[in-house]
Amino acid sequence: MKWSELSDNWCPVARTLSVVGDRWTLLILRDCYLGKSKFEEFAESSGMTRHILAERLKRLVEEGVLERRLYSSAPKRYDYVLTEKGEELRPALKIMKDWGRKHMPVRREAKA
Amino acid sequence: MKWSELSDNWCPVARTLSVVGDRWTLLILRDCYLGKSKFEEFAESSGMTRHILAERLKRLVEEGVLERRLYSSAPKRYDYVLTEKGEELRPALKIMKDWGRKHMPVRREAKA
DNA sequence: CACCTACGTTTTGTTTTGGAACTTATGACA
DNA sequence: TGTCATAAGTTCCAAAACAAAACGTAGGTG
Repeated sequence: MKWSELSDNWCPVARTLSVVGDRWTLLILRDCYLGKSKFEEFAESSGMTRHILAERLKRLVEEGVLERRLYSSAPKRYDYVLTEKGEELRPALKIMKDWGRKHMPVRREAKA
Repeated sequence: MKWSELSDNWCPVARTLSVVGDRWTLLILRDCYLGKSKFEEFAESSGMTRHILAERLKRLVEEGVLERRLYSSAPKRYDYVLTEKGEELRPALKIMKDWGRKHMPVRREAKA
């Protein structure tokens, strides 16, 4: 089964995962909850490649989780802000944060 | 950045995602919360390939989220059950379930 | 003019995944 | 005894996704 087919699965968890079910997408959401909104901020913070970041942002906008917003008209610059739909996933990330703190101690030197 | 490097990230969300941050892993957990425990059950329910399933189960056991349990000694058969650590992610899946129900309606014909 | 900022896109090579067949060990049936 | 069924994996190869780094674009700055 392919990722794209998950969006019509009978299971609501699977359908959710068809949008946010990969590590990079969830890291973008984490950054949003931390107040970040710009392409360069996401790129630097998460360590993902610009290629993947652009694709994930596009997908999140298509799915209505983020909104692409013009924040400067000359030069034209866009950033990404959470929609209400996107906000409603915040509690899931909160649980992952608490779980990580409790169960996933840092083993080696932390980087960025 | 690679997936493996995520396990030592400063951010607890990232560390959590280094274990459960892909769609198949989370679908395995979903199945566990639904009471499934056997390889064939996971394979059929989630639609993932046996190849990927085997790898993800191994990883979840290594990380202490699942426990590999001998449930038949002749022939030797193993299944997978949630540890307390694994149980503690259940609320995150619950949120994803509710989110999927609310925001991700089934568009085409559902398949198994 | 030359350089900087910021949001991407393109390119190239490596890694991961998907799909299907195969393996191993045992029990059940005839 | 031989053949089939069961269940948990493993192996193989082609296709898709990914990482890394350079390039593009449009306008601001010195």
